[in-house]
Amino acid sequence: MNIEKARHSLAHVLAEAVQRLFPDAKLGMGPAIENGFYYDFDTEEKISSEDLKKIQKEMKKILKKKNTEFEYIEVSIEEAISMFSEKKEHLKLELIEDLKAQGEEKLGIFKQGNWFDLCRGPHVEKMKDLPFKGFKLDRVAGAYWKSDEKNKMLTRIYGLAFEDADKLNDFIEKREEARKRDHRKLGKELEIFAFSDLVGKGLPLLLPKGATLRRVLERFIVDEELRRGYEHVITPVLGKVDLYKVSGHWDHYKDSMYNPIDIEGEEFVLRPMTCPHHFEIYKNNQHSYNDLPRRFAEISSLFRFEKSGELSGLIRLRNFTLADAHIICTQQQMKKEFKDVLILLKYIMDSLGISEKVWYRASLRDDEKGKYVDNDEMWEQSEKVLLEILDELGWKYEISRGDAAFYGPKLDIQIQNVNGKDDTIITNQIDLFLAERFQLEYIDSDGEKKRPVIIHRSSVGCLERTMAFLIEHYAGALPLWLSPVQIRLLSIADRMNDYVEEVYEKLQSRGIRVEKDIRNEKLGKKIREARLMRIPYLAIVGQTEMDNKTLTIRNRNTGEQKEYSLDEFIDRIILEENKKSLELEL
RNA sequence: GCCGUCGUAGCUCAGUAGGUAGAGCGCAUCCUUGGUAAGGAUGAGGUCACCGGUUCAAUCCCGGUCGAUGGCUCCA
Repeated sequence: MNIEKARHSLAHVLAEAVQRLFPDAKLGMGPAIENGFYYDFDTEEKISSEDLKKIQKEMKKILKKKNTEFEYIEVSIEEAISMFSEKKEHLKLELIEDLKAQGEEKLGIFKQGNWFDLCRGPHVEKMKDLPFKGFKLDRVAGAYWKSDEKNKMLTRIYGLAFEDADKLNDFIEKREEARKRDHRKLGKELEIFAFSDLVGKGLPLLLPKGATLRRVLERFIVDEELRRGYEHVITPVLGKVDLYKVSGHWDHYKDSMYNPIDIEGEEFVLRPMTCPHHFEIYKNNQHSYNDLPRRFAEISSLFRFEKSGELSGLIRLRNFTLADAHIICTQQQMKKEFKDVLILLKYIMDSLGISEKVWYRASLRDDEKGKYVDNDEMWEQSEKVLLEILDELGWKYEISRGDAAFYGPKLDIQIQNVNGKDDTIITNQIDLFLAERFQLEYIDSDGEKKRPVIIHRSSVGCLERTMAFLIEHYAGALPLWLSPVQIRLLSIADRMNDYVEEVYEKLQSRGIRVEKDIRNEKLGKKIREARLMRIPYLAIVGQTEMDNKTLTIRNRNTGEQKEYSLDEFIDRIILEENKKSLELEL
């Protein structure tokens, strides 16, 4: 079975079924997609998810006429117009006009019985070629006509479709499994973060364990950056509107910024970016070419306006924390600097254990006017350099037009979330534009003032988003070095409490993240609860351990246990942490 | 923001074809001091998201608001 054809054909069957049940529904577009198909309808009568069963039944009725053919005919533009006028299919008529404008003369129509649709195909031959039990209507959603927010919202019905019932059920099961790793679910269960209606949506509260995870990432990256010649700075979350007028954000990025705040007659905004602040740091003094590159880094709290429907757990927020930096260097240094950034990123991905999961995307501009700064020469040059660097490193990447920043092309690192959607985890840009806007300069060897170039880059990305992906990637079972709690001490009976306390203090004093459970409960219960919290190592303390001054260590992943002297355990734990091992080694 | 769905105890959820609610976990107290995924008993805890409307009566029906969620748009 050609599943693509089947999915596309099922979309037509769906459309016919909907029009039988909702005669006023007009046709939009209905393609095959990954895992299934959809069809968009313009309808006054509301179609709700309650109606899906009914529609699916109607589809099965159509499918039962097994010998109905999908018949292809070619018609002239005029014939097509008259056919769809008769059915009052205004959206199809609009498509016909578009095709006409593109110079098409003949149009394809697919007929199934008396019902027909404008379509170039391909389709299966007959109804009996479709998987009667391999499809299922999935959900109702809204979708803008021609994907444009300014257009009318249509009702889209999504269906899943596979070769047979087994494959369909397999997919549904896998999807449910994946959702168990959802960082929003695990974040709650593992006490990582919460939201409060009173604080506001998109504004996360990091609970103690979440704050710990963030601090671990933060310390990791700050230390690493300092080792690699970055200078960490701290700048305010507010800045004058004028600052963003100079940077061009006010023109190109205003829709993503919050309304200005009036302070004694001056207008301030919450910052969506740190770049302008860092440029002002650069301008604090004069620079010689000998001083470049300067690499200003900051763990920066940013505020971006997201429409309420776009918010999603820790992945899309209104306030988040970017591990940000701006490298200001000469033209000649740019390539090396950008390569060094990529090498750092590779190291980070390796350390976090997600190298295998991410892919690279070169985001270039498209031809949409007004979206980017108007300077063709600059764009051509920076896009060329970006691709050169990637080719020189030999990294595989895909090109995405239209995803560039307004001031330059990006190299994005992409990752897939638990719902199968792609997100950017890290982004870097080459910027030949803002140095001019901010009048950044350095004195070159010939004594002349020159413009530096700027690399915008992130390292561990947005801490909150990165945390979300780590939680999903590891299903909550983080490696030791990232775990908010590394060890939990489990006592067997009250008389061990003093020894537990002694061990607890000793581990804590060595910087190990430790918890103790000395409740009056059975060991089995304590183990169960600690396992649900995905704690890497459980240290069981009973009479034997107390007498021998040891701990029995139970490994989260294997369930195996070994007895260690306290000192040996501490040494080995610290070793494992320092190695940033992705496996539990004890 | 828009279209669909959802909102009952701290958490996970049941329930009422309209007569002001229930379980398990958690919490408190007590018994138990138990060696590898839930020991037992008792008890506290809810303006059924919020605001209006219909009704003798609303957690349930209707309208609005807020929040969450699957899409669309957007995006780190």
